[in-house]
Amino acid sequence: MSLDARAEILLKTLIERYVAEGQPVGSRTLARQAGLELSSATVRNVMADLEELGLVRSPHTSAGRVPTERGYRVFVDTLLKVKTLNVNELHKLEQELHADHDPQQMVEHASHMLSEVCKLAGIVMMPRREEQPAFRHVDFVSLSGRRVLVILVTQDGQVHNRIIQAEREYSPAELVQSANYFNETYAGVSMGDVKRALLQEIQQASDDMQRLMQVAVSMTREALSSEEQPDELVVSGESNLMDFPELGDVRKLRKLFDAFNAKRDLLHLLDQSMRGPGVKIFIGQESGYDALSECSVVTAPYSADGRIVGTLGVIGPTRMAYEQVISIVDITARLLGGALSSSERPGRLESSGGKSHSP
Amino acid sequence: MSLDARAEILLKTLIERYVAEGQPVGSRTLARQAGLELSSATVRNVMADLEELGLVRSPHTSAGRVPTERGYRVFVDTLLKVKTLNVNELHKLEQELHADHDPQQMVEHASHMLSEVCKLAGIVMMPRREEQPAFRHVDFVSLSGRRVLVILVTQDGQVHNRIIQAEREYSPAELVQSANYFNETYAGVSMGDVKRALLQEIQQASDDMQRLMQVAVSMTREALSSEEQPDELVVSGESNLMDFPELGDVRKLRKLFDAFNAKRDLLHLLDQSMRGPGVKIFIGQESGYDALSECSVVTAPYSADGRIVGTLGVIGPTRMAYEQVISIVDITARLLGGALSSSERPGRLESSGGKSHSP
DNA sequence: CCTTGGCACTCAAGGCCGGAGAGTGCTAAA
DNA sequence: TTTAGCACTCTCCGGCCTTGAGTGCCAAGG
Repeated sequence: MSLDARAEILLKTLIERYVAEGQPVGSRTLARQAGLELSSATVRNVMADLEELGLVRSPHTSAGRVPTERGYRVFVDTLLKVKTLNVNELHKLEQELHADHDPQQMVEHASHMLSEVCKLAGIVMMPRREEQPAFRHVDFVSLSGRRVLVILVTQDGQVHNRIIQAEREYSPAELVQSANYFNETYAGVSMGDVKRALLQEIQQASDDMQRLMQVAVSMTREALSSEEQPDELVVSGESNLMDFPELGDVRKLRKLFDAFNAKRDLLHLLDQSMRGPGVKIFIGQESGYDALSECSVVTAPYSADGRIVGTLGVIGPTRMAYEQVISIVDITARLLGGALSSSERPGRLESSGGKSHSP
Repeated sequence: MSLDARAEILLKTLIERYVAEGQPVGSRTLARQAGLELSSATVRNVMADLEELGLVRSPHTSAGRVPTERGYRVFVDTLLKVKTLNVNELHKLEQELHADHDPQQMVEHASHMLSEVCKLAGIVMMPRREEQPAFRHVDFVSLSGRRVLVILVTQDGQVHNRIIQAEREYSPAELVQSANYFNETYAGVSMGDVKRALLQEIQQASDDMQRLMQVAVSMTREALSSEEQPDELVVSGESNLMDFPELGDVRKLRKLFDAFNAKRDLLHLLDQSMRGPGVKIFIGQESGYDALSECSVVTAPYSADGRIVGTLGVIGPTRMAYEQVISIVDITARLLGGALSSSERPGRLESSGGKSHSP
């Protein structure tokens, strides 16, 4: 079913035009636009072939043609020339994403950036520390009464905090001591091991070794127990999608926004994109989720310190400017990865040669 | 311009009906619904009066009547009987909003709750520590290389954290010592005073008293300097608004969502509601913001430890079930306030007698 | 004086028609 | 294989009519 060169050019031109204008494109327009010396009649013949191959279709008898999902697929896989960003744009993005904030903020930043630059919805997964993250530091701060603020820092620099109710009131000195003991004993140990060790210690401690340690143990255990990862997904710029006439139907829009809020399906989708490097593209129904049936999702995993820790991307109507979006997603993933890595070396970003796609 | 009893009943019935159905209500329907023994013709006469007073209007000659903003105003101010929640609902809300999370999470929870219960957009301001919050605790954690994680706890239990690049590498011991010095010296001092004191110390320290302290000073100062209050406003359930046909126009919707994202105007509006206690209601144009011109905003301030620290509320179309929304907003404000207060005493929640409104 | 029934009037919504415009498929000629 | 030409098929849009809901006003009745 390979297309001849002429058909390819016409399909490519058609998609570019349709992406730009949003309206079915007719044979006459296409004949003029494609730069080939062809009459509209010839173009019509080619279009009939493309239609038979399922790459384009007409909304109705006398409208022009629009790409089908398969058409986009072919375009993305074989015809599209990824548009590299020019230096100015690149610098701008680099400046946007500084490394000196905590991961939560950087992720939000990246999401916002994606949505602004692409004029689509941006979507970034929180970095996921694959294995049990190692323990780095804990701190107990006494609030009023028996309420104690537990601050827990993991090896990757994430800060968790939680307020717990202690069984009795503790003096600041007690709290400082127990925290110190903890930090000296367990620094660098994986959370799983810390937990196991705690279980042992609490037994010994129970025959009264030190009340302090018991406090520390139970507190930290409680803080650890809530394996909360509150908002694993940051979505922004949803309202950009309202500018697209193909999503003008409020019910479709509602479905989409609900999907953004539920997040579960999206997370699942992004999860798939974590396996293996490179930009991945889900066009229309390919994603397998009803709410996304008229949308495309372009994602790329990002890594910190050489290991893939999350994915990010954009969501928009199938009619989107893939050439540009792909490289923006690609770059953003690298930038975010660099900013999250502990050794900072933004360095030069080369364009990634290969691109891989979903089945 | 006082209305006689009959006119009041009719206006009230009309609004209730319109809120429920969303369509102009005609004289016949109204005559039947109101429970008065009146013919439709009489109702028509009354409606003509109400129209002259600017409380109702007809979209066109032969449609029924719909309330105007002034109509809603009168309804809300004098006719409406606030519907108190029944015990079940109250318990449910109480359970939803536990006190044992950090403020950020509780605020998000409250916002989500508001939107779910009212089926409108929920909106909660982050608690604002009016005066410079007092310093409580600081902690320095060494990350890789010269990167140092600064954790800062304020008197109200908020945890701020930030990664900074130190001028040189510091040993963990150095960091612990300087943090200890800090915590002992400045616990309970207001941030402003801490800053001033730091300025002095840095001068003394510069003739080499202790390098450590210099480190601590500059670090804390840097952490303080970013007076970031990242997301002062939490909005949720926006997509609930898409179910209202009066907001079915995508452009209006877009304006509204942009306003949610921009947050500036909303914050300003909520600010107004902080002055003085009680539920406040902005109907339509009263808010003064174009994007909200077809919406109403119901807000209530919430207090922690006896001082007003923020506001929360809901946003929806002017056609909303004020009777219920008002009490839900009221209750939620109390619950959130209680949960944020350091002494926990959820206690019994009485219905607030008075209600005050915007000009 | 207020209320009520009756009647004419108005307007939006929806269905139907017909012309204009855009674009196609097909055929026959180059 | 390409092209020009022609008939055909849609959608879109405006105009027209019908229907149904609801009003305003008036005159009669309490």
